[in-house]
Amino acid sequence: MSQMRYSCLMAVDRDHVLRSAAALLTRKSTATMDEVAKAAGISRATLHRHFAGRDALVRALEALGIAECEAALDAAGLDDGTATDAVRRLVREIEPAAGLLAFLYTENQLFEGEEQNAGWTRIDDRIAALFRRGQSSGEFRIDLTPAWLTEALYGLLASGAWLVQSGKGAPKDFQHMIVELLLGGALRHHAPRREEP
Amino acid sequence: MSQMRYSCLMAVDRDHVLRSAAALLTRKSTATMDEVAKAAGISRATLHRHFAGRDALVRALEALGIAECEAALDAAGLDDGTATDAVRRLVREIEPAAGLLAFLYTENQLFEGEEQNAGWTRIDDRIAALFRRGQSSGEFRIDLTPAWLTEALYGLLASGAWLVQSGKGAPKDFQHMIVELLLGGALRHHAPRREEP
DNA sequence: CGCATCTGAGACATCAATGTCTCATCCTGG
DNA sequence: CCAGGATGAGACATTGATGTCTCAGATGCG
Repeated sequence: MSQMRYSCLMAVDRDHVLRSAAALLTRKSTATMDEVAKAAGISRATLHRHFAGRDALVRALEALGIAECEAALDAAGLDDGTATDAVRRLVREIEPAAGLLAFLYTENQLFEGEEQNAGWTRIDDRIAALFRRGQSSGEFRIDLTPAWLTEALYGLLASGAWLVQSGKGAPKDFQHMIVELLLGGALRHHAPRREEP
Repeated sequence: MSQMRYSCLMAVDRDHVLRSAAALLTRKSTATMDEVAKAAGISRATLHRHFAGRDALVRALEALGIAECEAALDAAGLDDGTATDAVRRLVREIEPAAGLLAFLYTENQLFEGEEQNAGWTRIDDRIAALFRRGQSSGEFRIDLTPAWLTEALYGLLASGAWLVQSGKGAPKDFQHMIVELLLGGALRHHAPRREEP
């Protein structure tokens, strides 16, 4: 009874704490538990009541990032229309999570261990499948592997988030920057493509 | 006299320690001073005789990364020939330093403070100038800013280093992967470029 | 109001990494 | 051979973050 109400309230607060932590750690990845607590407007004691420790907090953020990522993948409808358009939709849907993903991307702790969260593998596979579909349909070039295109997308998302974060780029350009570079590259299409000896 | 011999020997050893540390921290960025010392084949005491502390070590690695980067920029001859070819040469020259750069790129400690090493600004400016030259010559599209192309290059270098590191990509493909994606993008050039509403 | 629960503040112990120091040993040039 | 500098091993104190605990006050609800 009161137990149920308890868990409900906790869930709400927990989500708020999680998002505050994500916002802070995105800017300052070395922030201390004190700072995380202050950023969420709670005390360190309460923070520990939600997350057993820093490790648990990071793991929870990882789960949040995976969930948002998979939600973006679902919302983008990767199997619909051309792969090109699907990539555009994917980047647009994933943009709100880009900052969090950039943080997780640099949190090597998550990947140094033996087993990493299976969620990343699922996401990798879905994105790689999208690029593979584009290659099969003839839209994408085949000399760049799906694994590389996937990894490159992560890198560009992180770079884009960082550029916006630092004020050297406008948030409104985020999708355009990433999609255009990823799909079209820096060259103008009529430009001569000279090989180097 | 013996002071001179001293500093000479130290310089050699120091460089060896620095490169060992770079190799280790590239793989495990949270490595402890003990591990760094063991990786270099020296004791922790000797490590401290070379670098006052972890912070000094990271700063030295930063200086090394900047030096290697600027050396690559020099070797690439960014002002010669087409900007396209200059980018190819740049990526080729910078490849050996990519792992170290990826480590420094995620070492937020270096950028969170007030003043960051002016070397990065110099490097940013030189690379951005290259992209700007390519835009002026008509080689590169102008809707992607030089600042973004520069940041994207860093991101792709880090992604490429990570892909090779994890064994999901071959070292021999490094230059090709990065240059082709950065310049040409994922689309085949004759593919239709549809806009999304 | 009275009870239960949650919270904030802070004290406290713990723990890992770090920085410092000493001393025995090794090596090398003279 | 021998003296001086460099090294390795380890003891030791320090430090900063972390995890745990207590207790008083706030909040909410019947």
